This record gives sequence, C-alpha cells and structure tokens, in this order.
Amino acid sequence: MANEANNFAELISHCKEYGYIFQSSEIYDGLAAVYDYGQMGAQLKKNIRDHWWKSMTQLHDNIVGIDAAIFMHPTTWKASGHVDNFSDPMIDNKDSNKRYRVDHLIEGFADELKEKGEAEKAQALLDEMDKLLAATDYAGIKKLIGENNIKCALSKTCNWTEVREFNLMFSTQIGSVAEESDTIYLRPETAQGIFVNFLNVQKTGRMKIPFGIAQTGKAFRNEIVARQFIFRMREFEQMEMQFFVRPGTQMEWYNFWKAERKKWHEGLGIPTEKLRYHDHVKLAHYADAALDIEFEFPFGWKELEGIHSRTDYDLTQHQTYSKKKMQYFDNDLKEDGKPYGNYIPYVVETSVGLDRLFLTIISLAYANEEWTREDGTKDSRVVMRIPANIAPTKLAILPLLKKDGLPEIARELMNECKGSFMCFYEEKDAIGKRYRRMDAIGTPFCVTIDHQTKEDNTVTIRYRDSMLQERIPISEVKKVVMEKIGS
RNA sequence: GCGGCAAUAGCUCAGUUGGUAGAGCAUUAGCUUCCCAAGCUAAGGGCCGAGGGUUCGAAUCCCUUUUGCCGCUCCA
Repeated sequence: MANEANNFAELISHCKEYGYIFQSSEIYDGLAAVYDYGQMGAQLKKNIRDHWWKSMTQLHDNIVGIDAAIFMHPTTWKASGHVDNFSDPMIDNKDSNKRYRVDHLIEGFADELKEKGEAEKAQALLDEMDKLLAATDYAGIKKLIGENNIKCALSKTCNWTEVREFNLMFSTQIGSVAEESDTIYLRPETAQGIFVNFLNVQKTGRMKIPFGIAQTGKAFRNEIVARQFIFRMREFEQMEMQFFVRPGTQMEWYNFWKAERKKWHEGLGIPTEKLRYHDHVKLAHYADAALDIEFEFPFGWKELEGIHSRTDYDLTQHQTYSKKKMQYFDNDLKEDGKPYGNYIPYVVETSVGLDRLFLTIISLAYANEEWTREDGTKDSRVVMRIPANIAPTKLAILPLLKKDGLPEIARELMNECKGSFMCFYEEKDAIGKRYRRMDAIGTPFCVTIDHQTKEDNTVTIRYRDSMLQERIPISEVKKVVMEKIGS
C-alpha cells in the first residue's frame, strides 16, 4: 500500500460514485458524522448483518435473537451508569487546548489550597462548586474559576472557554410536551435492551445457562469529534451478543468468544495479519476483563469488535433500580450433589460495529489495478473484491448485443435467477465496459448471452476476481452461482 | 471544540489584474460493435457550498457560517 491516505480518499469517493454511501442530507450541506447507505451499500450492510445473525442464532442452538426498542425507560440509563458518566461539564483552556472536567479542575485547585494550609477556603470553594453544579449554573462555574484564578497546568493561563456539557446521549421528550414529561434518551448502546429482557427471554425460551441473546440495531452517541468516514458516526449500528454464564466461569467463556469471534472475522476473508487483540489496561467500571479485536484500517489499527466480561454488574444494577429479581435458578448439580441454585448470571459480551465491519470489508475489497496487455497497451480497472457470499449483487446478466433475440434469452435467465439471489440486467454499451462497471460495484459473476447460446444453450460466465471466463450450459447458471455464494 | 487547508456540472479540473461559466470523462437517447471501458450523432445537467458586505457589476475582494481533510483534544 504505497499511499494509504490517498487510497482511503479514493475509496470514499468510490463509495459515493457507485451508490454505496452518501453523506446525510447532502443537499442541505450535510450533517457532520452522519451517513446514508445507498442502493448498493444498504444491500451489502444487510448481507453482513444477515451473515452475523445467522452465525450467531442459527448456528448456535443456545443463542436466540431479539429486537429491542431504541427508546427505553429513563431509569435504564441511571442503572447502567450512562446518565452519571455521560454528562460531565467540561471546560477548555484556549492556550493549551487542554480540556478539563470542571469538577476535577476545581477539586485539584482545592487540594492545592489544602496543602498550603487553607483548608477552610478550599472547603468553601468546593461547597460553592457543588451548589452551582446542582443548579447547572455553568456561567457561575466559569465565574468561580475566574475569581479563584485557577490556571491550566500546561499553559499556566486563565484563558478559558465557556463551560459546556458533553452529554454523549441524545435526549428528547416522550409524551405530551405540555405536561411535565420525562426526558428520554436514544440508546447509546444496544446491550441494555438485552439485559432488561434477560428474564423474559430466559423464561419464555426456557433457556438454560450458558446461553446467549443476540441483537442488531442502531445506537446513538453525541461524539464530540466524529471523523474517519463511517468509522465513528453519531448514529451507528451494533451487532452484539450477551452470553450469560455461571459466576466463576466467565474467563473460560471470555476466552472462548475471544477465539471464536476472531475466527469469524477471518471466515469473512479478513487476513489474519490484519487482525489483532488489544487488551484493555484500564477497565470500565462494569468489566473484569476486556479486549478489542482490532483491524488495520487505512488510518491505522482501530477497534472493530469488543469482547467484555461484564460480570453481574448490569443485571445487579437493574435488580437494584427496578426492585425485580434478576436471578436464575440453576438446576445443574455441583460436586456435592446439590444444585447450583439461585444466582445472578455473569455476562460475556461480544459487540461488533456493523458500520466498522462494512468499512473493513470495503477497504479490503477496493483495488485500483493497472496492467499491460499482451499488445503492450495499458489497461486498468477499479474492482471491489467483496466476498461473493455478502456481495450486494451476485450476478450480472448481459446479452452481448441488444438484438437478434439475445435480450429475450437473457430476460428469461434473469427471471429464473432473481428469486434466488440479487441479479442485475444490462444491455447497454460494449461488453467490456459492462464488465468494468460490474467490477466497480463488486458483482462477482457475469453471464453473457451470445449467438452461440442460441445454438447450443451455453453462456459465458466471467469471474470478477480472476477475470477468467468459461462456457457453461445456461441451465447450470443458477446452480453454479448458488454454490459459489454458499447458499 | 481549537488550529491549518479546501469547497466551480455526477467525477477531475479551467476560469486571464472583478464584467453575469467552460473542457474532458460520466449520464440519457439513437447508431455501430460477437467477449474485457474510452467509435459516431444528439441531448440533458452548474447561478459557481450557504448568508451578508464592498462595487455600476463578484465564482473572482472582505466577514460570518456549513461541510470535508490533516493535527491536537474527547471517546463511559
């Protein structure tokens, strides 16, 4: 990869040019860090999602899937810790550009005062801060910082911005606005929809531990800085599975899913050397072990999927806040012949960003190729080598000419195949040009109907990756493609 | 959010010291064409990211703003 940055920029324009990804609300100058999937992109995204869903639910008999709502009871986010951890008032120093949580900044200053023996003054400062924070009087907080001449540790200046609240959750009102209505949040993660339904699923599905609940869906985070195309968006889609296990066995399952998930990505054609584990050094409040599966994106190694051992933190929190028992009765017998009995299960989570996986797939697939023909002339193509099983369009059906009855034969084949997989029909332009267009959108197979077809019922099938072609009976086309896409 | 750079047809760009916009490719229609684009003919498409200002007159100067890219910052 001589020039990854350039390649990445090319990939982004390619995505727009061929209907994969558009910027949101583009005619209104766009909306930062929000993107729309176009006709090709939506299909690819769906295929990736379906592939994940099938490998999680259909291929594991102890995992079931649900689809929880984006809106959840506001207390959910108090229990999960998101309300408290997501709404810290922050302030920036304009000279050093360093950002502080205002409470940390003021507390730090109070500590300095205490060291100087001015404990009373320090306490008064902290009391004042608490009062202002409780009243969400941010102008007052700024004034307090100014009056006490609190400086930035780096720049040693008092050149501060306004105090702002960086709440990473989007909020809105539910019900009648006229009435006293509760603030409701767009979920910042899909996991809580699984936790609050844990008992519903366990009981109605008669699930026995260990078992998993899978879910795909949108989540929303008001990121301060969102960049790198669809890598970090304000609205994004997660595919995650919470695996409920007996306490004490969580590391075993953590390691199981760690290996399992990496294998899954490799099964999608992601090269092993482009994937790595990254253990979290600093663990979130809910986890006793956590790691990322990272992919080497065009802009560096970044998180693709997270594997977290979340302990019983979430279920315990929901039990506390809802006052509903979140326990499971385990009838399996211990060594002493007695059942394991009631407990709150531990949870191992696998959570992959669908949009990130999409980006992974297309950045691996995209190639701008040049070569020299036998006669010495240059040739080139842009090709998306998307794995055939998830490619948006599987087969292009192309009559060599749009006359002599060739389109009619092609249409017939189209009708035969389109019920089984995505097909594309095209009779315009020279055949080579049509092949190039199919390469550009990543269609793995093209079938061309020519005059010989009329004589012996054979067609040419042309492969995107090798550009090789062979003749097969027209009656075999559907079967051949079905085999190659593995369905 | 801070700093730097950028913003003209779908794409890549041109647009002379300010006088109301052009090319190639792409697209569409027709012709031609028997296997890997760039042969012929015709057509459609932009008010120059948005708003304001200077000027007789601005794509071209100034301010603001939006979006993108790069660096920093943030990321439970």
